[in-house]
Amino acid sequence: MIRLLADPLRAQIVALLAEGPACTCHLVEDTGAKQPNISNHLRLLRDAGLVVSEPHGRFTYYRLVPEALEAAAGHLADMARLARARSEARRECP
Amino acid sequence: MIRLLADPLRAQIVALLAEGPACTCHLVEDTGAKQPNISNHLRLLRDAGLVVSEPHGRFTYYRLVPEALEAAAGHLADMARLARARSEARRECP
DNA sequence: TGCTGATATCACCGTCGCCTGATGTGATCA
DNA sequence: TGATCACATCAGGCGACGGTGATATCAGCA
Repeated sequence: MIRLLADPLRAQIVALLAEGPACTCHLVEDTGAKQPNISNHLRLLRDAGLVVSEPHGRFTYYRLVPEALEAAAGHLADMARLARARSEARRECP
Repeated sequence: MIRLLADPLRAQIVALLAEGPACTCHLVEDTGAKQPNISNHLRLLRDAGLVVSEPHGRFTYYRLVPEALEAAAGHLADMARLARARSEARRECP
Protein backbone atom coordinates (compact mmCIF):
# COMPACT_ATOMS: atom_id res chain seq x y z
CA MET A 1 0.00 0.00 0.00
CA ILE A 2 2.98 2.22 0.64
CA ARG A 3 3.83 1.27 -2.90
CA LEU A 4 1.04 3.56 -4.09
CA LEU A 5 2.67 6.57 -2.49
CA ALA A 6 5.76 6.07 -4.63
CA ASP A 7 4.30 7.79 -7.67
CA PRO A 8 4.73 11.58 -7.37
CA LEU A 9 1.35 12.38 -8.84
CA ARG A 10 -0.39 9.93 -6.53
CA ALA A 11 1.46 11.37 -3.56
CA GLN A 12 0.31 14.82 -4.61
CA ILE A 13 -3.29 13.63 -4.86
CA VAL A 14 -3.09 12.17 -1.37
CA ALA A 15 -1.59 15.39 -0.03
CA LEU A 16 -4.37 17.41 -1.65
CA LEU A 17 -7.05 15.13 -0.25
CA ALA A 18 -5.49 15.47 3.19
CA GLU A 19 -6.58 19.10 3.11
CA GLY A 20 -10.16 18.01 2.72
CA PRO A 21 -12.40 16.01 0.41
CA ALA A 22 -12.33 17.13 -3.21
CA CYS A 23 -13.79 16.02 -6.50
CA THR A 24 -11.96 14.94 -9.63
CA CYS A 25 -12.19 18.36 -11.26
CA HIS A 26 -10.38 19.95 -8.30
CA LEU A 27 -7.57 17.45 -8.52
CA VAL A 28 -7.30 17.87 -12.26
CA GLU A 29 -7.08 21.62 -11.84
CA ASP A 30 -4.63 21.56 -8.92
CA THR A 31 -2.25 19.01 -10.37
CA GLY A 32 -2.42 20.08 -14.00
CA ALA A 33 -2.65 16.44 -15.06
CA LYS A 34 -5.13 15.15 -17.59
CA GLN A 35 -8.46 13.89 -16.35
CA PRO A 36 -8.09 10.22 -17.38
CA ASN A 37 -4.76 10.14 -15.65
CA ILE A 38 -6.26 11.41 -12.40
CA SER A 39 -9.14 8.98 -12.73
CA ASN A 40 -6.76 6.08 -13.14
CA HIS A 41 -4.78 7.02 -10.05
CA LEU A 42 -7.94 7.52 -8.03
CA ARG A 43 -9.06 4.07 -9.06
CA LEU A 44 -5.84 2.54 -7.74
CA LEU A 45 -6.09 4.51 -4.51
CA ARG A 46 -9.70 3.44 -4.09
CA ASP A 47 -8.92 -0.22 -4.79
CA ALA A 48 -6.26 -0.06 -2.09
CA GLY A 49 -8.69 1.48 0.40
CA LEU A 50 -6.68 4.68 0.72
CA VAL A 51 -9.57 6.83 -0.46
CA VAL A 52 -13.33 6.44 -0.73
CA SER A 53 -15.55 7.96 -3.41
CA GLU A 54 -18.80 9.77 -2.65
CA PRO A 55 -20.93 10.47 -5.73
CA HIS A 56 -22.72 13.83 -5.49
CA GLY A 57 -24.85 14.23 -8.58
CA ARG A 58 -22.54 14.68 -11.53
CA PHE A 59 -19.55 15.11 -9.29
CA THR A 60 -17.61 12.47 -7.46
CA TYR A 61 -15.97 13.50 -4.23
CA TYR A 62 -12.98 11.64 -2.91
CA ARG A 63 -12.13 11.42 0.74
CA LEU A 64 -8.92 10.22 2.32
CA VAL A 65 -9.13 7.29 4.74
CA PRO A 66 -6.95 8.29 7.73
CA GLU A 67 -6.86 4.75 9.09
CA ALA A 68 -5.03 3.55 6.00
CA LEU A 69 -2.33 6.18 6.37
CA GLU A 70 -2.08 5.49 10.08
CA ALA A 71 -1.62 1.80 9.43
CA ALA A 72 1.24 2.53 7.06
CA ALA A 73 2.75 4.99 9.53
CA GLY A 74 2.47 2.40 12.29
CA HIS A 75 4.23 -0.18 10.16
CA LEU A 76 7.16 2.15 9.55
CA ALA A 77 7.30 3.17 13.20
CA ASP A 78 7.32 -0.49 14.23
CA MET A 79 10.29 -1.19 12.01
CA ALA A 80 12.09 1.85 13.38
CA ARG A 81 11.51 0.61 16.94
CA LEU A 82 12.68 -2.87 16.05
CA ALA A 83 15.80 -1.47 14.40
CA ARG A 84 16.63 0.48 17.55
CA ALA A 85 16.14 -2.55 19.77
CA ARG A 86 18.28 -4.80 17.59
CA SER A 87 20.84 -2.15 16.87
CA GLU A 88 23.64 -4.22 18.37
CA ALA A 89 22.50 -7.65 17.22
CA ARG A 90 24.96 -7.78 14.36
CA ARG A 91 25.00 -11.09 12.54
CA GLU A 92 28.34 -12.73 12.05
CA CYS A 93 29.70 -13.64 8.66
CA PRO A 94 30.88 -17.25 8.29
CA MET B 1 12.18 8.50 0.32
CA ILE B 2 9.01 6.49 0.79
CA ARG B 3 9.42 5.92 -2.91
CA LEU B 4 12.29 3.57 -2.14
CA LEU B 5 10.04 1.30 -0.11
CA ALA B 6 7.88 0.68 -3.17
CA ASP B 7 10.14 -1.99 -4.59
CA PRO B 8 9.40 -5.37 -2.97
CA LEU B 9 13.03 -6.41 -2.80
CA ARG B 10 14.06 -3.12 -1.24
CA ALA B 11 11.24 -3.40 1.29
CA GLN B 12 12.47 -6.90 2.14
CA ILE B 13 16.00 -5.62 2.62
CA VAL B 14 14.76 -2.93 4.98
CA ALA B 15 12.70 -5.46 6.90
CA LEU B 16 15.73 -7.74 7.23
CA LEU B 17 17.94 -4.88 8.40
CA ALA B 18 15.31 -3.94 10.99
CA GLU B 19 16.15 -7.22 12.72
CA GLY B 20 19.72 -6.09 13.10
CA PRO B 21 22.73 -5.00 11.06
CA ALA B 22 23.78 -7.47 8.38
CA CYS B 23 26.31 -7.64 5.60
CA THR B 24 25.68 -8.02 1.90
CA CYS B 25 26.22 -11.76 1.92
CA HIS B 26 23.47 -12.20 4.51
CA LEU B 27 21.03 -10.22 2.42
CA VAL B 28 21.99 -12.12 -0.73
CA GLU B 29 21.41 -15.40 1.07
CA ASP B 30 18.14 -14.37 2.74
CA THR B 31 16.53 -12.80 -0.29
CA GLY B 32 17.81 -15.22 -2.92
CA ALA B 33 18.59 -12.28 -5.18
CA LYS B 34 21.84 -11.91 -7.09
CA GLN B 35 24.67 -10.00 -5.45
CA PRO B 36 24.87 -7.07 -7.91
CA ASN B 37 21.16 -6.59 -7.54
CA ILE B 38 21.43 -6.34 -3.76
CA SER B 39 24.40 -4.02 -4.07
CA ASN B 40 22.47 -1.70 -6.36
CA HIS B 41 19.52 -1.52 -3.99
CA LEU B 42 21.80 -0.92 -1.02
CA ARG B 43 23.40 1.92 -2.92
CA LEU B 44 20.03 3.58 -3.44
CA LEU B 45 19.09 3.07 0.20
CA ARG B 46 22.43 4.49 1.31
CA ASP B 47 22.14 7.52 -0.99
CA ALA B 48 18.74 8.23 0.52
CA GLY B 49 20.11 7.99 4.05
CA LEU B 50 17.91 5.03 4.95
CA VAL B 51 20.91 2.83 5.75
CA VAL B 52 24.55 3.37 6.57
CA SER B 53 27.44 1.11 5.59
CA GLU B 54 30.14 0.01 8.02
CA PRO B 55 33.10 -1.70 6.35
CA HIS B 56 34.50 -4.52 8.49
CA GLY B 57 37.48 -5.91 6.66
CA ARG B 58 36.28 -7.67 3.58
CA PHE B 59 32.69 -7.44 4.67
CA THR B 60 30.40 -4.45 4.58
CA TYR B 61 27.76 -4.25 7.23
CA TYR B 62 24.61 -2.28 6.66
CA ARG B 63 22.63 -0.70 9.45
CA LEU B 64 19.14 0.76 9.27
CA VAL B 65 18.75 4.43 10.25
CA PRO B 66 15.66 4.53 12.51
CA GLU B 67 15.36 8.32 12.24
CA ALA B 68 14.71 8.03 8.51
CA LEU B 69 11.87 5.57 9.02
CA GLU B 70 10.48 7.66 11.85
CA ALA B 71 10.51 10.75 9.67
CA ALA B 72 8.54 8.93 7.00
CA ALA B 73 6.14 7.55 9.59
CA GLY B 74 5.68 11.03 11.02
CA HIS B 75 4.92 12.43 7.61
CA LEU B 76 2.18 9.87 7.04
CA ALA B 77 0.79 10.37 10.53
CA ASP B 78 0.70 14.12 9.97
CA MET B 79 -1.32 13.69 6.81
CA ALA B 80 -3.69 11.33 8.58
CA ARG B 81 -4.21 13.91 11.34
CA LEU B 82 -4.76 16.67 8.84
CA ALA B 83 -7.27 14.54 6.94
CA ARG B 84 -9.22 13.95 10.15
CA ALA B 85 -9.24 17.64 11.02
CA ARG B 86 -10.37 18.71 7.54
CA SER B 87 -12.74 15.83 7.12
CA GLU B 88 -15.73 18.14 6.65
CA ALA B 89 -13.98 20.90 4.71
CA ARG B 90 -15.35 19.75 1.41
CA ARG B 91 -14.52 22.04 -1.48
CA GLU B 92 -17.38 23.14 -3.66
CA CYS B 93 -17.46 22.54 -7.37
CA PRO B 94 -18.03 25.63 -9.49
C1' DT C 1 53.21 -10.90 -3.89
C1' DG C 2 49.96 -13.85 -5.95
C1' DC C 3 45.41 -15.81 -4.81
C1' DT C 4 40.83 -15.93 -3.15
C1' DG C 5 36.64 -14.13 -1.62
C1' DA C 6 33.38 -10.10 -0.74
C1' DT C 7 31.61 -6.22 -2.70
C1' DA C 8 30.97 -2.45 -6.07
C1' DT C 9 30.35 -0.86 -10.78
C1' DC C 10 29.06 -1.16 -15.63
C1' DA C 11 26.29 -2.15 -19.86
C1' DC C 12 22.51 -4.22 -21.63
C1' DC C 13 17.90 -6.04 -21.98
C1' DG C 14 13.16 -6.94 -20.85
C1' DT C 15 9.21 -5.41 -18.74
C1' DC C 16 6.08 -2.85 -16.09
C1' DG C 17 3.71 1.28 -15.21
C1' DC C 18 2.55 6.04 -16.49
C1' DC C 19 0.58 9.12 -19.78
C1' DT C 20 -2.54 10.25 -23.48
C1' DG C 21 -6.27 10.46 -27.04
C1' DA C 22 -10.55 8.43 -28.04
C1' DT C 23 -14.72 6.75 -26.45
C1' DG C 24 -18.45 5.17 -23.23
C1' DT C 25 -21.73 6.18 -19.29
C1' DG C 26 -24.65 8.58 -16.35
C1' DA C 27 -26.63 12.76 -14.48
C1' DT C 28 -28.30 17.55 -14.98
C1' DC C 29 -30.58 21.11 -17.56
C1' DA C 30 -32.80 23.68 -21.45
C1' DT D 1 -35.48 14.43 -25.05
C1' DG D 2 -31.49 16.15 -26.86
C1' DA D 3 -27.35 18.66 -25.30
C1' DT D 4 -23.76 19.17 -22.16
C1' DC D 5 -20.85 18.24 -18.44
C1' DA D 6 -18.23 15.26 -15.07
C1' DC D 7 -16.23 11.14 -14.82
C1' DA D 8 -14.79 6.28 -16.06
C1' DT D 9 -12.81 3.02 -19.22
C1' DC D 10 -10.03 1.42 -23.10
C1' DA D 11 -6.01 0.73 -26.15
C1' DG D 12 -1.56 2.04 -27.46
C1' DG D 13 3.10 4.26 -27.11
C1' DC D 14 6.95 5.23 -24.50
C1' DG D 15 10.15 5.91 -20.85
C1' DA D 16 12.07 4.46 -16.55
C1' DC D 17 13.45 1.02 -13.51
C1' DG D 18 14.82 -3.61 -12.01
C1' DG D 19 17.43 -7.78 -13.03
C1' DT D 20 21.61 -10.03 -14.86
C1' DG D 21 26.30 -11.22 -16.60
C1' DA D 22 30.80 -9.47 -16.95
C1' DT D 23 34.24 -6.97 -14.83
C1' DA D 24 36.75 -3.95 -11.48
C1' DT D 25 38.24 -3.03 -6.73
C1' DC D 26 39.88 -4.08 -2.34
C1' DA D 27 41.00 -6.67 1.86
C1' DG D 28 42.94 -10.76 3.99
C1' DC D 29 45.96 -14.64 3.71
C1' DA D 30 49.41 -18.25 2.21
